[in-house]
Amino acid sequence: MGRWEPDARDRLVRAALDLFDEQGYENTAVAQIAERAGLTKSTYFRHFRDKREVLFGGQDELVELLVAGIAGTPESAGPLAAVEGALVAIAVTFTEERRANGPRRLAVIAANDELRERDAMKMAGFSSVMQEALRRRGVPELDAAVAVELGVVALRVAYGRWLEAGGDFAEVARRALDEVRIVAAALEGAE
Amino acid sequence: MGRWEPDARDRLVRAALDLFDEQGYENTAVAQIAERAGLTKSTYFRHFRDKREVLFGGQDELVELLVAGIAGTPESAGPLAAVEGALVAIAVTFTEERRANGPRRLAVIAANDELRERDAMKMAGFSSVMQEALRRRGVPELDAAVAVELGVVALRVAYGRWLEAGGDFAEVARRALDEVRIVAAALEGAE
DNA sequence: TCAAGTGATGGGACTTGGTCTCATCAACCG
DNA sequence: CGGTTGATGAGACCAAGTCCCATCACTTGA
Repeated sequence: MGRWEPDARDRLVRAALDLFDEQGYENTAVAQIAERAGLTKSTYFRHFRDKREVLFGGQDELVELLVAGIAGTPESAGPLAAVEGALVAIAVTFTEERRANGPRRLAVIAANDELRERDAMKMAGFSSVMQEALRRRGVPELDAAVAVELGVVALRVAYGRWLEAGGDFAEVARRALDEVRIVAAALEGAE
Repeated sequence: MGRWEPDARDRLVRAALDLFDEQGYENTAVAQIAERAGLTKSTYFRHFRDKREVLFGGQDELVELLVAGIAGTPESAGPLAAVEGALVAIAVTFTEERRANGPRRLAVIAANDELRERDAMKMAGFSSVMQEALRRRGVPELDAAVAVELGVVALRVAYGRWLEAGGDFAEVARRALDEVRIVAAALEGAE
């Protein structure tokens, strides 16, 4: 494993975030990101499949944790409990460093359509993986879909609150999902 | 309003769908679509903002209908009822012609990441517009999010069934949403 | 110590998506 | 019949993304 300057990937991520922040995503060329990281365009595309992906690293790890979180919940528990297990399982990835860069990253994504597309796609990917994991436990398709979508709503809420206030993400996520449960139950009564 | 061969936009849509079907989305160049439609690349990009968009026309109309459907539901009704109003409102766009091309279009989209991204983005757009419409009626943010996501699950289910069996989309959507309601209520009991 | 092998990088040609500008041409209007 | 308008054609141009091959740092084995 030959190595020159290590952490090429990290350097690319940092350079990209800085440049996007300074001059906007659209005004930044991939060659420029690579240059600031002391690399070339070729090397950039060896680390990331396209210009957007530099902002969405670590997704594979999240997917694995979500699935493991569902698989690790006792079979006797309902689908919503399994989804809660998934949300708690990804808490290990919500580090302080991630929280520090979170707002900047969110601002960059929100400002650009291409990036919002990729974001929506990632979220849809999470949904789809969790639904499959639930179906493998014998949960009917519609039940799985509803449980997962409620979980995704809770995830969004929890992420926002965690970025603002910090704390243990697992705890924040559990509380958010409880609120979603209550709201979902009340919706029925309101009809 | 000068006109030569009319329906340039429709011709582009048909040419694109045919070509994507025949040789795949990635193996088709925009110039080729334009050529088959008897036009040029320049004209293509005057009708669609990018290569993907040719498969996602009519979204603005859907958004308007969704919002109108929510606004047209009595204030006394709960958020889920308003979402049902939105689903019923878009039924007018589910024509026989759309049903004929639906499976082919779905197959093309499913086979390509870029297109699935655009699809996820469109869906997220629908969610966001409906949530805003609900919040304008005074529905709390979390309630709006939950109601809308349940509605989107119902919409997906209904679309699949309508493609298979046809019939009145409004009716199919209402039934799907009822099932989602039941499932959501049962999820609570299962914990 | 040195030669071969390996993995990451550099470099440049090439295709295509997408933008921009200017010329053209058909219809409409007075 | 001349001017205007709106849609189109033509082509230059830039950046994203792919491919192929050369190169260099480091490792391994004799």
